[in-house]
Amino acid sequence: MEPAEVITEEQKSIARFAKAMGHPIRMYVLELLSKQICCYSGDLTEVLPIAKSTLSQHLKELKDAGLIQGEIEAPKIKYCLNQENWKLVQDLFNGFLNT
Amino acid sequence: MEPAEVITEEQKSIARFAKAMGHPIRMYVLELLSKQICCYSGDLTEVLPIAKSTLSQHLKELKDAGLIQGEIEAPKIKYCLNQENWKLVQDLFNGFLNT
DNA sequence: ATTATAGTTCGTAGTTTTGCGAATAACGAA
DNA sequence: TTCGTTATTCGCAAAACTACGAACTATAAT
Repeated sequence: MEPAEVITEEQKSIARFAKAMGHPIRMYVLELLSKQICCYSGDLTEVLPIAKSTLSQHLKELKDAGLIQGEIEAPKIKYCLNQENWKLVQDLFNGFLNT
Repeated sequence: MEPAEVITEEQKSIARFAKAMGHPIRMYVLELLSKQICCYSGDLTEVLPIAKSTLSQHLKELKDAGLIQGEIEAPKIKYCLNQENWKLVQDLFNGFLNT
């Protein structure tokens, strides 16, 4: 018999998303993408005070969390919000915060 | 001359809150407190599959982030949401997610 | 085929997070 | 005062995070 799981999948899911948002650089990227359709990694490198390799890691984390997606437009990569999951994020956080 | 700061205080602030929400245990506590006025650490220990000392650390993180507050009711401690900051969190996340 | 451009991956280093049990502190009750 | 209850702090270990530069991959252009 399994022990009753007190923590819901929904809570795990929000925590996962929140964790990905839990860094200023990543928040910057997310907010930018929520206001314009897309951006290129190079645009970010020029403006953000971190090394390219570090930015790359942050973008990977956002991608792994399902918050953004990258599309190759050689030799650049175009990043956008992951629209599907973005809706989910909105719903989850709205439900959690505004009830 | 300072380099222009690209990351806003607001983004840092959201990231700080998000980071605190970025763990299933902490999400559980927050959601519980958003649905009932308060709870005691002991209630949580009974139900959550972690050691008391670990829970204590998670509660401390939530407190340090300004999300909850504890009030001594010897020998227990009563935890509630930090109402003031909770409003701020709602506003920040609503602004970020729903615009 | 070579070169230039754009990003990722690797190796490394230091810091932070997560978790536990033992020890400690604070307080009310007997 | 002594004991029981409740929760925090300490010391430790393992894992994850953050960051950098160097090396590498892939593609477009010359």
